[in-house]
Amino acid sequence: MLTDLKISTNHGCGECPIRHRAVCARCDADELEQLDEIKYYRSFEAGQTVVWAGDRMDFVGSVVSGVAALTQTMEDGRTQMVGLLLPSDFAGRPGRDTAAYDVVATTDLVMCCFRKKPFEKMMAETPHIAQRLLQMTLDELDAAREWMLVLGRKTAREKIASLLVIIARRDASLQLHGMVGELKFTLPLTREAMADYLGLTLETVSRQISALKRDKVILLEGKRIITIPNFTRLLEEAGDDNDGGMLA
Amino acid sequence: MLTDLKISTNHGCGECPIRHRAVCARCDADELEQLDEIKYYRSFEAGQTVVWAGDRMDFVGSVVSGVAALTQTMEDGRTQMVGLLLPSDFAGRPGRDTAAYDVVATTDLVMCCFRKKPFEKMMAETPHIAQRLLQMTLDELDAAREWMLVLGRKTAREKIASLLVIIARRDASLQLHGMVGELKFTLPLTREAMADYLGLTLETVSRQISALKRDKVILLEGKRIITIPNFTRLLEEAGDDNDGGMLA
DNA sequence: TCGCGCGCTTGATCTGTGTCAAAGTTGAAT
DNA sequence: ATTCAACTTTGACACAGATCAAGCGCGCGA
Repeated sequence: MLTDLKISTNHGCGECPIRHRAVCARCDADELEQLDEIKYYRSFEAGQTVVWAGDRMDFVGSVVSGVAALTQTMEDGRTQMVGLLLPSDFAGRPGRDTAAYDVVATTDLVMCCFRKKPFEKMMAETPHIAQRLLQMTLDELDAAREWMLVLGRKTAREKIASLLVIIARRDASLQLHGMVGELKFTLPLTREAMADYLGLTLETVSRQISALKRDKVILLEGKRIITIPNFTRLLEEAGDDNDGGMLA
Repeated sequence: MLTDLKISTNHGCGECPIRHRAVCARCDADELEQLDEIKYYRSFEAGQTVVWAGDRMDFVGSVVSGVAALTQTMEDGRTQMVGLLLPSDFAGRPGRDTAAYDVVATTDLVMCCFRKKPFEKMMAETPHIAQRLLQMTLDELDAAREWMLVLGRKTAREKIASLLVIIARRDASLQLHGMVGELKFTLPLTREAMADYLGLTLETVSRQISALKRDKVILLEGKRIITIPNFTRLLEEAGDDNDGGMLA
């Protein structure tokens, strides 16, 4: 059974992580078999680069476990993370043959990959897949645009809070009990990676995390394990009130 | 003949603006007729809101003439433009029924619209359209991510230069002679709209435009008509060197 | 057990951009 | 022609976050 790639249409939702990106449709056995034939796995260690911007990228795939970052770099070295790939997220560009950004493993990483050619052939034959991919891409676009607001208009403190909200929402261990009560999760990013995502320096990230700790918005065990005693409070800190009911 | 919406597959490229988004495929007469039946036009005056974020949006469409902005606003009034819709750009979210952002006409605007229901029905029946829409959405995603680098890591001067590059590239009057020689175009945005797009204040926008004028990177006639004597120079100012050959 | 290095924190200072304020320009309506 | 409002420019000053610099702490290999 092919559950690694959420492009595939899963039969019955038991195996779909309850994420807003995972919209399930009817199961088509032939389709699954076809996908199974061309899929394979790749593993990466933390810090390894999966592909370089501009390089040929002859596969598409999704994250099985771990975290990857999409980053863009200017010649003088300034870098901006433009996407964070958590488990079940899709990477790749059907129809293009080069990567637009660097893809870097920020933790140990396993990806489920498909050679691009056969994948595209399947896409042409199976309308479902293009439609599913369109929905996923629209979600990505929404996320990117939400992040534009973060980058363009939020203060450093709001930026940190916004990042914590995103990670808390997506952390697998939290999917079950929803966003109520005490939430605890592990930050899958270094302070530097956070800075690159937020358009800040790592010093500012560090200071703001200290400030949020001081103000009891978050609790820290070590440097990476975070507890959110009051998620609503965190949302306020993110400037993200009217939240479309994602709280429940 | 349906040329307003570049979703439709045009037969022969004579009528396609030579834009990177306009990838032409085979023409399908039935398809065009179907689209024609459900399309209609809407006009807006500069400043009018096309849809409000969160409102029901029961159409999709594309810009025929004029410019529209997608904007997000926080409760305290901070706003960020998250997309700029120039002629031939697509707006709308097949599969969703509410708008994610405000859509505002920044100039007088004409849109070519399709009621969403029949459009979605067609999409389900005509694989071509979903695939075409996927390509367009991937382009949008690339543009949004490029903009994340602008917002997160560029200086005010680089931001202004980056915006001018984008507008110069897309300005219809320039499509013919490419990006060489003197380029002249009209800014379709107020200083405030530019500020909202760039994550700056309007004062900073004004100062940086004055500085670019002083340094002869741009020439101004009035406040809106801009001449670029040397496009390569502008690219350098944007921090956008290695440019993937878009110069030719 | 020690020491070394990497990731992180904290402090002092600097600077780019925001804020507040005033005045200039332009085009459209009277 | 005059006036008015919207848009823009410019100046003075303030401040959030960057930069430069030092030191901490924890895990890992010797």
